[in-house]
Amino acid sequence: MARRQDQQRRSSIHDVASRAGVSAATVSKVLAGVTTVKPENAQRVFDAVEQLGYRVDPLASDMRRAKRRIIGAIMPEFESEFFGQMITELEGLAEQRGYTLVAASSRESEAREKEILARMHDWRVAGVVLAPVRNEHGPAAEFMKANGMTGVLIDRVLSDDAFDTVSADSAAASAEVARELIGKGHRHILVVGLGEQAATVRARLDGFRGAALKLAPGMRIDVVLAESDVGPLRAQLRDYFDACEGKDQGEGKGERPTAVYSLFLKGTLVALSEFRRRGWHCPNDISLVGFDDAEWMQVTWPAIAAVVQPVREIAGHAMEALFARIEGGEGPPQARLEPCRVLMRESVGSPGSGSHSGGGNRQ
Amino acid sequence: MARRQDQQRRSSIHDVASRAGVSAATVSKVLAGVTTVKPENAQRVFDAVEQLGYRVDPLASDMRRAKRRIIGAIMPEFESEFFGQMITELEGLAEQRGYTLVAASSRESEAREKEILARMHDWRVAGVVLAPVRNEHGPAAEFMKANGMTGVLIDRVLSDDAFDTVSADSAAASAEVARELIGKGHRHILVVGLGEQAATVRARLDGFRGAALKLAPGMRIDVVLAESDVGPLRAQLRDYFDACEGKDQGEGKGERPTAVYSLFLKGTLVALSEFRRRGWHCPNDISLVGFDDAEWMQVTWPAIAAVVQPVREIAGHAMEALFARIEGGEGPPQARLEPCRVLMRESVGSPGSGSHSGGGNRQ
DNA sequence: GTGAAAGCGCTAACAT
DNA sequence: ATGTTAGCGCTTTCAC
Repeated sequence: MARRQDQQRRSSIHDVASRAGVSAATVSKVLAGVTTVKPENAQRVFDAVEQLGYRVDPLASDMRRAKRRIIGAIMPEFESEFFGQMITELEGLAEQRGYTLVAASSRESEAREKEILARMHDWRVAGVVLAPVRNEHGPAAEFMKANGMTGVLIDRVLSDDAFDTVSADSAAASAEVARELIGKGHRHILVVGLGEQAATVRARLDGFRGAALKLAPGMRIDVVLAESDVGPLRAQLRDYFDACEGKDQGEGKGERPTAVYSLFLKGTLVALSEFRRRGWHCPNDISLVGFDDAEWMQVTWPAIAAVVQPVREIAGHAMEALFARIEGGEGPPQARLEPCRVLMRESVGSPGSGSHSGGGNRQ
Repeated sequence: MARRQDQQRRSSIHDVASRAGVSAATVSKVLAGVTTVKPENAQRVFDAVEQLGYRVDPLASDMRRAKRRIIGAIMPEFESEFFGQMITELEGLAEQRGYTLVAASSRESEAREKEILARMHDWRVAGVVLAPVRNEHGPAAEFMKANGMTGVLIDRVLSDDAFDTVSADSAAASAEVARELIGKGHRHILVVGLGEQAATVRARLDGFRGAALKLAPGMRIDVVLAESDVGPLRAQLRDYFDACEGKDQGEGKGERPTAVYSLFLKGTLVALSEFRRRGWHCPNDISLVGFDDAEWMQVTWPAIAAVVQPVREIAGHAMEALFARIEGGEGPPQARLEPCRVLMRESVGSPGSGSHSGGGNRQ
């Protein structure tokens, strides 16, 4: 058994240099791919590198360069599939370009977001991919601006006058959801959202409402917006449905909406949970569509309809934009919108087609 | 509008020094909390720091020190709640100690795992938290050993002769699952696992089987192990159930297991998916328990019973062990097991209590 | 073509 | 109590 995990000294560029019989400067050049080195010497360097198992210390290297080859990524959380995939994609893309990604979670706190950003600034990161907690006007983006940091804003943003932005085309997707639901005959729909995420909620709500009212002008759209957290939403939703039920005593089917469109993932969970509590089943008792897809949504019974965000595209274009800026790209900030896919699954049906007390939708 | 995102030069320790009328060394001492500095000078330093908005460059600082205040974390993936939470916890704990966490996903590939580790070694990280793809005997752990790196192994590990390990007590949890299922009357249970994750699958399987056969010696336990990926599991499960159905033609209820215990999250999803395909509902047609909990499991209908891993405890003890080693802690490697909670939810019932063709379990 | 020298921003000995 | 010196490991002029 090893006595201890001894950190043996790694060979430095000077070790390579002396072994190859050249100077450290030459080694540096060879490794940087400079072609003006005599082939013979280059070979000796490669051999020495091989023999010593030498690898450049990226930090020491960055120390001397102007910009450090580090990208910072700040996400509101890591627990959801969306941001998990996002980080995975960003990491891969950064790596492809020889950069290291340092990821941090703001845990849905703007204060923490700014702190992390300050730390990344200390690290002199070359650029930052920021998925802000609220929107592009938060203190974090402000900090970036004030300190001349290079960055891209993603997800909960629309556009900005200082940074490029990349996000899902929430409005278009929501319009499609509206078309689908109205096509199925729904004329009374509840939309559930989180007020804090101002930028995207507005876009999604407006996109939905615009399309819906155009197709069915007289229809009713109710909105329940949680202020700042998901906790209260649960109660708000309960109250909302209680009020609905109150209005139609003795009729058996009244002012209750026939479909719910949740503008964010946690809202979908809360809605499902509330349906459970009331013993309502999708799609017979009520239909449900959620913004944001998740793997489990296709294996539950019924499968949950969802808007799928193009994670790869968002990550890809964010990194493209970021590196363009890092490499000195000029020009006004671009606001990109990536199209979503809407997956209509079993949780959506036509109103009145199922019995209010009947069993679930079966094969 | 800002012309461009100009990277204004940040003030260095020398700027602070000259502004405070002292040397850089003194500034360094003051900031490091050395008490032998004249209070008056210390105050001047603090003032200068304040005025210039000076912050230490952590990289330059680490450059000079022996060890770098960076912790590397390597997870098999970031898309699941478990690893997402794990990264969040680890990041917070590292930050608490003034370290930065660099996280990377091995994407379930041992080759990538080793590559990442090599890169972290280049970075001279102070320590690594590695959640290996397979087990503690993979090439990554080998690499760590060979290079004298400091590290802790978590999750898919049992114990190691070179590194501390921290993982969920899979065996105990599985034994509890066995007790619960047998208590409900199940005597024919299918266990679904992923062969690749040798360490934990063994522990979970043995824990389950041991407890089950002790309580109900004559019971039948079938096992379906996917080799290396989740894809094949789908087909294997289908074949397995096809075989079951074949045997009991004309009887209506035969050799089909009455419960399924999935040893990992994806297996639970695949099982649910297969039940869907066959039109089986939990718990009337079959019961289901999965290792690994997820938020959605409590809002679906029925809610899915699951083993909850103690993420915070695992992360906490992993970091504790890691920092103990970083600070020179000696002694043989410790293998820690953290107890899980088993949440029996609606997906588990008693065999035969529901009609095979009836509706779902309702309030 | 190649190497010597000068640092990137910081800290730890060693003087004073 | 403080400053001077000497680097950490690397890259980059700039002479040769």
